[in-house]
Amino acid sequence: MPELPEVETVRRTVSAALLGCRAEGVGVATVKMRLPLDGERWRRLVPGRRLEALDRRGKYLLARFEDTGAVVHLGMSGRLLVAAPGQPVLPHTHLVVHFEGGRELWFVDPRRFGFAVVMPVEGLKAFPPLPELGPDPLTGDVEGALAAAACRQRAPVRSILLDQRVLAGIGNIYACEALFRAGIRPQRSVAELGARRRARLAVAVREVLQDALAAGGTTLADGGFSASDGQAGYFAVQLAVYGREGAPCRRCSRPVRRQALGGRSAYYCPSCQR
DNA sequence: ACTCGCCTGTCG
DNA sequence: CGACAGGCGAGT
Repeated sequence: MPELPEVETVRRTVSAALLGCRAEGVGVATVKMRLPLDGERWRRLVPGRRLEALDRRGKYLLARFEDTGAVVHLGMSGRLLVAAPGQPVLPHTHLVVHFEGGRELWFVDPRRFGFAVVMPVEGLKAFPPLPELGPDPLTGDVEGALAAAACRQRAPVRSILLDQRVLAGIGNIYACEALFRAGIRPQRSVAELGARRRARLAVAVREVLQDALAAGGTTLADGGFSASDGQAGYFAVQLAVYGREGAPCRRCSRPVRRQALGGRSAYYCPSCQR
């Protein structure tokens, strides 16, 4: 589910609701996650501390509870929801942080590809793979990152965009959408693009992420994503190719094609994208 | 540079 | 029932 615009939307809504609030207790339903959800550590390191900061690196959320740090990744189906006291928890709620005043922060993740880990705050920056992540496409040098990748990479450009060490935060939806906006086929290699089309792609990446963020992210038909206040994102209506196999291209009306690339579906318009 | 596995859920 | 799903990392 969550790529940069969705994670940033979550960061903003959780921050608005809980920044400065003191955690009073933690509830953990122990299940096997991608990384173990260690209830004992959460109960030892978080209660009694105020949530002082909630930052984002790519798709990772970094929380600071005074001298305690936490890293949350939402995987494919993870959500962070702010709930009123006593609200019945959703299925697959693995972690509940109780804040002063009664509000709760839920970590819900049906598929359990996400994780939520705590550590002393000094350990946050070094937590793998955070040090390896590339620049943030909203604030960093997208053009430079793509140019650097062009020197050494012969992989399809879609794979380059998904590589979090090149740029941090792009997933399959926005990789496909950025390539459509740039008029580039997903299977092209960055090396063969040339500086001009590379620059066009850099612009497209930034624009599609900004547009999606402005819309509050993409909530697909299954409703699997929402901001932490439950608000759906409405970028889905603007998707040009993602999930639209066989549907008419919004620009030229010819059918959108889907092709497996590196094990994941690439959606593109064979006529608008070369 | 691809394939698979990790999980649950939904859709055809 | 199989195919597929916003991610990622360990294997080839």
